[in-house]
Amino acid sequence: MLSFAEENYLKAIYHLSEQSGDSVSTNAIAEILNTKAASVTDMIKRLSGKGILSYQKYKGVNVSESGRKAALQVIRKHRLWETFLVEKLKFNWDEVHDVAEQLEHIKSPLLIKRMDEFLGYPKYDPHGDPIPDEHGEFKAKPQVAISECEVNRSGIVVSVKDDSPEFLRYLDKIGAYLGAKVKVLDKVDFDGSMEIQIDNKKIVFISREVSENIWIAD
Amino acid sequence: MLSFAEENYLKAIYHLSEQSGDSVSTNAIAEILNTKAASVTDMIKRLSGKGILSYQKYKGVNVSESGRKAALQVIRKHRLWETFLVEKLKFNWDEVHDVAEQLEHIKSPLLIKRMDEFLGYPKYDPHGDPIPDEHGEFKAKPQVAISECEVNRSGIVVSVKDDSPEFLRYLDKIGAYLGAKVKVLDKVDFDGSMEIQIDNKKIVFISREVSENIWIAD
DNA sequence: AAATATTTTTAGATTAATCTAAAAATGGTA
DNA sequence: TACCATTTTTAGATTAATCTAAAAATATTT
Repeated sequence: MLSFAEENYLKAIYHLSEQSGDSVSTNAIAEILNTKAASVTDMIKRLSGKGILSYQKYKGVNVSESGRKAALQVIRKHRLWETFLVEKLKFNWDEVHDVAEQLEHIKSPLLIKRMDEFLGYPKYDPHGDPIPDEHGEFKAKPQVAISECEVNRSGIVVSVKDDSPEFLRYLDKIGAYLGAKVKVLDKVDFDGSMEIQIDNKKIVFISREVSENIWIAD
Repeated sequence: MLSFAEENYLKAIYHLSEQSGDSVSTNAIAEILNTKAASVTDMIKRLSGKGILSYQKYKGVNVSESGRKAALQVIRKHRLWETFLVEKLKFNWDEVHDVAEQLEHIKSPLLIKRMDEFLGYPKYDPHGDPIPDEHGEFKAKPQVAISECEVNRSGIVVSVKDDSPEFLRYLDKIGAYLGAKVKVLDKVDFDGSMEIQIDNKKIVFISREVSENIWIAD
């Protein structure tokens, strides 16, 4: 049985190794978890000892098969809780993270089984991320750039392809956060610019360049 | 902000001091929490330092006003979660305790506010115990143990003082659910056992130990 | 390849929460 | 009151999780 801290490390390392495809460095983990490299070294030794990670000094870590399974169960719980908070308790998408971060560590297989049932076996969480099933199986949602969408198509912002500070500042300004609901209101064939509505409120015009960099899913 | 362990001590001490009316002894706390007296001494020093308990060496502890408030908020969360588990997730009442014991420590005022709303502001949990409101106010139902009842007295099961899974399973078996109507048919002075009728149907014999743990109200 | 910079690990501390064993205080009774 | 049993506290360890500072290994750059 993993502790809260162990589960948090495992989850972070799993996400990092999915992103990079390669083994994960001590510093990368320390940065994500807001902790120090020395603490990470201690923890990855412990998790290696439990067979959850494989690790060689100075060479970074990889998630083992049993680690992958355990990580997916934590992710499953996290995303089910987020779904519950948004769908049943009317949380906004930006209010759920910290609470789900706590709830994901609750140990009760029955609770998760019943919650899944209660929510109608959702396949995706409010951010459009897939919810692994009890065996760890999941399928990512097909994503599409806003530039490729028809008028009236709506979806949730799930990815941003440009991460320059300028672009992120611009997204911040128009409110097109990850998880925001976006609807295409109009499309200008001439230059590919678009009129979109964000979170059922603000209406903004975005250039083709911007619309190619914001990706949405249902 | 209190840790999980601190909240568990506080809750146990609050319950003990409600029962006895008096200050609570180190040994009593150790027994309830399945820990050692030395550990209790350490913890009550810590909680005294935080102003949650008042404590003099060798004299036992009392819960301060701020401690009482904090304890009632933990109890509020526990009972709201139990209500949620039974009403929404179809848990049996013998399955809720361990999970609620974990969930009660989740820190999120918004979560509790929304959960309360979602459940329709319940005043009593599935065991008949009152749920304190956000200010710690609550009102107990006047209750009496079946063991104290005269022959022919009848009432509704409103509370169960032992919440071990074994006991709750037994109650399930004889049909003595919360809300069940119970009537005392006969009393054996010799050993305190009783013959009772449940929901105007089944007639069962219960031991003194059982009759002391089932409480009814009119 | 040597020097320098960066990353990672080790060594040694700290805090929370627990324990065992021993010492101290309290309370009841002969 | 003095003794004895019980309760409570202290002293000293242990484990998990963290830190800082220094040492060791790896990577980069001249």
